[in-house]
Amino acid sequence: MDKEQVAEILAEIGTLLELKGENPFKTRAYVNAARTIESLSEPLSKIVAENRLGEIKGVGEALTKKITELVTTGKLKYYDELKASIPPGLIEMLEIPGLGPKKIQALNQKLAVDSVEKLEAACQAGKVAKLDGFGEKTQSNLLEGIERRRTYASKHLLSEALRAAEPLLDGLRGHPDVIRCSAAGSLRRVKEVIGDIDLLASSKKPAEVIGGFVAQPDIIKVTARGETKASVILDGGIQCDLRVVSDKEFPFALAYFTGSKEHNIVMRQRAILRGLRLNEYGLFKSKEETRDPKLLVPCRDETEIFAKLDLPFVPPELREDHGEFAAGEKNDLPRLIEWTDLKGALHNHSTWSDGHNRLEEIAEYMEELGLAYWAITDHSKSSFQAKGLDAKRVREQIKEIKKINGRLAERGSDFCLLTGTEVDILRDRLDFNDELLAELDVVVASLHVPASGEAENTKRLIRAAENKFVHIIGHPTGRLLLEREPYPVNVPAVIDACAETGTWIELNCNPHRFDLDWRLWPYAKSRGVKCVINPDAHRNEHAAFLRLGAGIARKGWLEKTDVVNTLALKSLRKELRRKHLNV
DNA sequence: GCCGTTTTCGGCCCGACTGTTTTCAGTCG
Repeated sequence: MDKEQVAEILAEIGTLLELKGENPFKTRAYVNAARTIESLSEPLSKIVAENRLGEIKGVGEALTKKITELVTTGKLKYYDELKASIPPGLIEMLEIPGLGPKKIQALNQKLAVDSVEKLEAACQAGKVAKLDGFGEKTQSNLLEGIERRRTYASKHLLSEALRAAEPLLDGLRGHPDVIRCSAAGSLRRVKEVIGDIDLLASSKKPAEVIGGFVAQPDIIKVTARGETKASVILDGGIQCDLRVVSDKEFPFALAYFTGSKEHNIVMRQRAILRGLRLNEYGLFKSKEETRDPKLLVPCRDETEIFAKLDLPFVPPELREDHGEFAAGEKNDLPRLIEWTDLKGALHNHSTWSDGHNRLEEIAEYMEELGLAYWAITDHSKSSFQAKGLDAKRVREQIKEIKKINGRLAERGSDFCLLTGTEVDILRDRLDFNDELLAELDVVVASLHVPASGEAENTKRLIRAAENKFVHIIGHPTGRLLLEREPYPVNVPAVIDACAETGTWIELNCNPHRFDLDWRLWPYAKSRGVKCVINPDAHRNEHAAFLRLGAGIARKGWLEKTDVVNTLALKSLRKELRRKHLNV
């Protein structure tokens, strides 16, 4: 059993224990261990074989035994028994807002409710309101939560959340009583999938700000409204929370609400170690709970808070407790890529296959954006559903692109289109022969029809990387966020093959994909594998994905020098030719 | 369940809001 599977089971044990009403710290121990195991950089089987589990922070005697059992036998008796003792419907009930372990236990014991369906029936029959600790309001809120869950997804793509948040932020910026405001939470950390939108504002008149906020259009329900905090449901089902603090508190609140939760826990611990106390209102010279301004360590911005805890500024994208503290202490945090570093893109489509814009339109639009190059990599012939090109059409397209580039050069433009293909990785070969691939500027190889087995998919991707005319492995796992799981593939093995062959890996920045996942880029980087941030554009407006892609690349700790399409055209051409000489 | 420059036991990050309470538990982030 590999580390992802082990981590999944440990996390599930955490959830099950929570439902059983176990000590929350015990619950957390499992969840923490799951996170740690998941982000290990060496194979779990090796650590187990060498008896080194105990050296991992957060893994003690009991977890060592359980993890060893999982890794060596693929099973865990404790987990099987725990799982059998809890109705599976209870886990699902946790997803309903307002329901936690205690309430679920009460419902289960007193009303024999063990599924969302039975809960709904019990609410409709008015039984829930009669329970101790419940009431009419709770009952109707539960019904509403069940209904909303049916209607809307609880997770949203980053792009959708940004689109929903922008007008709200504009509203705050335009409010006369708002001094500073910002997005916080997972949106500010640039997670690929967002649960809810967190906004923060500073003001001398918080009530006015809250009042203005809940009165905005596109809000379909106000679920909570206090003096400093409001929660609303937006049209489309996204929840949005606003907190309003004083301007002095703003940096502390921003750090706090940006999270992640795991990052914050370490920050608080660092404060405690220094005899300080950190919360959303400030950093205090105190070991006790306090908000005494006399004890406040003033900080004008987040940088100063980090400095007081002996750290350089940690960019929001890195605040996942994925190594930012260790790196920060060594002053070794990366200088992250900026989206404005990007000079073009190397995986895009046109009307020649399934894109929406003609070559001329694309050239004009991308030149206007100030980009230096844009590769046209239409589908190859096996992708017939996407009107894939055969060899003859590819050669016609090369001629057409050269004509367009000729016209661009004539009028003194520095912009140019690059020729290319997104060649299908087939069962036993690529969709085009080497002779044709050699004629193209850019070759992206993508797996569109995966096999069911991990070994087979891994083999196909590695074989593609070993082809000296393939520059880039496109969307390496094929995932569609919130829609389709990645196909089974041993990504580290593919990364290793790319390292050996000098093949680049795509960060496909279509917001449905963000593939390769940001969590895997630190490993790729450690192997010296370069990233290409590609929008996989099917229409001109998709060029905007580049900005999101740079955000995800930042989340993967990537710097400008790690990303190929930050290169100027001349250097890029040199790098593209290098692969031909490599293998 | 983990952990130790106050500790091998007794802590473990901390505050707002809601609803059901008449002083607080549960949930959430």
